[in-house]
Amino acid sequence: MPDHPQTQKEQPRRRQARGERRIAQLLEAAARVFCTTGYTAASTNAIAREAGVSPGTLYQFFPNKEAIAIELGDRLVHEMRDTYGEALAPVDPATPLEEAIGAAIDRFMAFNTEHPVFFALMHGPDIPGRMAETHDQLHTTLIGRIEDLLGSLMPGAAPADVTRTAHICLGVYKAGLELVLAHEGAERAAYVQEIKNVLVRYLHPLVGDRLGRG
Amino acid sequence: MPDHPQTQKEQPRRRQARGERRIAQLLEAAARVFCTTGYTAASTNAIAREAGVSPGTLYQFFPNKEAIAIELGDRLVHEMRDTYGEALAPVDPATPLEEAIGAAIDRFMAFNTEHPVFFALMHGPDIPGRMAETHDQLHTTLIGRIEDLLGSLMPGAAPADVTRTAHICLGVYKAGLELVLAHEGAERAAYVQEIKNVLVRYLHPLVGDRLGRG
Amino acid sequence: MPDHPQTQKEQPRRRQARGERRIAQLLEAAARVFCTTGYTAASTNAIAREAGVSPGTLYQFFPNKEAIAIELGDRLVHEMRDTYGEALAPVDPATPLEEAIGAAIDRFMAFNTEHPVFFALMHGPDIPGRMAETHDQLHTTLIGRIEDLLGSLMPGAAPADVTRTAHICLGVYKAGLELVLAHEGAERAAYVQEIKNVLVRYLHPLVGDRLGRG
Amino acid sequence: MPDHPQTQKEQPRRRQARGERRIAQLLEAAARVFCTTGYTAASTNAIAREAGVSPGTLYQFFPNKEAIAIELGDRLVHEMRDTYGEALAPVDPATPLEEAIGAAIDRFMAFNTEHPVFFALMHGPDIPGRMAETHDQLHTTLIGRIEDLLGSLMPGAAPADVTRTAHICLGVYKAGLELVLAHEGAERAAYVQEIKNVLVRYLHPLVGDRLGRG
DNA sequence: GATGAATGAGGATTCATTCAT
DNA sequence: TATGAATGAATCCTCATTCAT
Repeated sequence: MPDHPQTQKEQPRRRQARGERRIAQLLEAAARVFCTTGYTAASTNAIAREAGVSPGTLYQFFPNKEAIAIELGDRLVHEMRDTYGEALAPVDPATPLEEAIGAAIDRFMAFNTEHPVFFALMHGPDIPGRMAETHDQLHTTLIGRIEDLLGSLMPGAAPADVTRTAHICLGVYKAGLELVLAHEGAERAAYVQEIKNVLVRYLHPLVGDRLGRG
Repeated sequence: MPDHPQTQKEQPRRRQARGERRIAQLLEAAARVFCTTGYTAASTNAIAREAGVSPGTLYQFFPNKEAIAIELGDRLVHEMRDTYGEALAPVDPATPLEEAIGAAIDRFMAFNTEHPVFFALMHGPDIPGRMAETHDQLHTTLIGRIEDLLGSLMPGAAPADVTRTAHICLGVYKAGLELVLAHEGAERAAYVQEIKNVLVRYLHPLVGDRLGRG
Repeated sequence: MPDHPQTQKEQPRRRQARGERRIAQLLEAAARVFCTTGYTAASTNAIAREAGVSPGTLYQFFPNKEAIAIELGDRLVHEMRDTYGEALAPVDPATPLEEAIGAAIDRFMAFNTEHPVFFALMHGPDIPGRMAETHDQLHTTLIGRIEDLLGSLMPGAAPADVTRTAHICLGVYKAGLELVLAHEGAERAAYVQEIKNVLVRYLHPLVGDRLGRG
Repeated sequence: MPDHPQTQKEQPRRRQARGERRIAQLLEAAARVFCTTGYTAASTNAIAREAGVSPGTLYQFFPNKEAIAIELGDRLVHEMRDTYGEALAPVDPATPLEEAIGAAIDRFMAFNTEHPVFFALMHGPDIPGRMAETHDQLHTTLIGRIEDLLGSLMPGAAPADVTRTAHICLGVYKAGLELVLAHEGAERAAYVQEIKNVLVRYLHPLVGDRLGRG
């Protein structure tokens, strides 16, 4: 289990409490700024200002903007894990697909609504294939978790197929999330439902007979 | 009759042939730069450089970066229309859904593969709901065309539902496009197929009985 | 009597009628732009646009921005002369000073109110002593005319004193004009009156006994 | 107690000594550039260059050119106050008007000769009525001080009249300053004397009997 | 650790002027 | 003549990052 800041080697093993507080403070500020302006347009100076510290202080803890986003993503993933358990969703084979996916989406959506930064961090690359490290890391993690989930749903499938399906699912989810966040109230709920529909119907034929509803 | 308008109103400028050529040249350069660096990171200076002209020349034809993107999107949409006709896809009620969607996706994908800028221009907003005008315009156009298509497929549906469905479809398509463009060869083909699967299965229950398979 | 465009030598002696019209058109446009944005901020492109011609056309008639202003000033001075006669004001020795100055100011003010460009062109230099050619020319002309007027009022005075007094008078007038143009209605009238007061009281002791009121 | 304000509110930045020095340095450079090229033509890059720092440094301390001018004007006003006391001139009712004004002008002139930037900052607007904030601020301050002075000289006058008179006086002074700075030696002195004459004679009838000469 | 100063290349945009057509 | 295209240096300003204190 590699420790969070992958980018800079040889960081003093245990950070001081004050340092941890600073880091948290900076990450919260970064989250706010990312949400407000988007990742690309966010400036490190703005983050420092938002955190109430000087730019120099920021760079004492993070080597660059990317690292902030990575750490932020990391922590979000951890929090998600802490909240929802190791697997994205428990996959009791008896659970109907609809229910399983519905629950998973609900959890994800709840999490994303509570942590709107997530969207900014997941936001796809400007150029297909070339992802910023930030997104890459978060992306890889998410794909892994979805693969885990799908693996248990598609027991016989080839790994490549599972991976591809995972990518599709994540893509659909991200696209849906954008739509959900862009709406409110009943319309938002309707979009959530549509995402579920898309995924359920897409996965239906892929997951063997277990999804038998009745 | 050379009118001499005293006010600063923008009159339909008479352009010279050279100007038209320059515009085409600039748009091509912009397309290349947008593809290389993404829309946000693209700089007007870089576009001018790529086009082999001075920054001033660029601004003789476009008031800013946004305008370039809008014009580029406009031209692409027109070209798409010229190539594939007014409706996104001909909707002969006899055509099975699978075939109709398959054809539509194939066309779209062909177009997008041939014009990779499209991806850069369609790329969603960094902040949900807040779209740059560029994307907004292109987005609106695309949504409209999908609504047209869906309208004929879902005759009884409420307009709001059609709109929502259109957004979902476009979202899925964009997500899929990103994946398609990120891969090559067989894997790319596999992704294309998956997109089709997603959409067909999603729309299946929505389009009445006409989608009768056999 | 050197013809107007001093800057470029060897212009075809007689300009075509079309050319004259163009020049008038350009000068009117320039006047409008100078009034709107001030001389410094006015761009030749803006003037051309306002005149409804291309930049190239503008440069066919004027070698640069300065020349436009100079010609404009020249024409204004000529018009002023045409309207009010060679001397700034007729100096009937019998006329009381108050009346003479009052009349002169009224004329000037009327002219300046009718031709607001005048202010823009008269506007002092940004750096004391270093005047743009434009203003220099206009300034010199005006000073000359005021000297003429003062000469008849201060018969025994040394030329240097007359010149100095002329500068003071013009300075006061310009300052006053700014205030007058910045106000309207009764307040404007009050400012006009104050300018008269300033000048009358200033000149009173200088102009011998003739100004005896009665 | 280093407060860490999360919002982007501008808190009173704690400046370091170095920063204060830089600010002084920049203001001096700005003064030099304003004197050389005038306010409008002065560029922030030129100021930074003159100060021997990079453009970025300038913007660390001032958000734009205007702010530099405002701060510069502010400091000058303060220095003036420190040097000459709160009232523009002490108005002992026993002092003859001539003396009072003579002293005031001498002080002002001395100050302006020593700080030639003042002229650049006071320089009127290119378009009557529309003043840059810089000048507006400085102007308002000066008008206020002149009003104070005049108020004691014209006890019975209506406020509007005092204000108008103050504007006239300032206008005359500015016009005179331009002339004074444009000349040297005896001629300069002569111009100073003329300004005094203008103002004394203008104010004479306005200030009751106190101005009794003998 | 923390601060704020410093950097300087690079961003979008403008403009007086020239030139080919 | 007239046009509009072309120029390119100059404008203001930003930002990730480093450094002295």
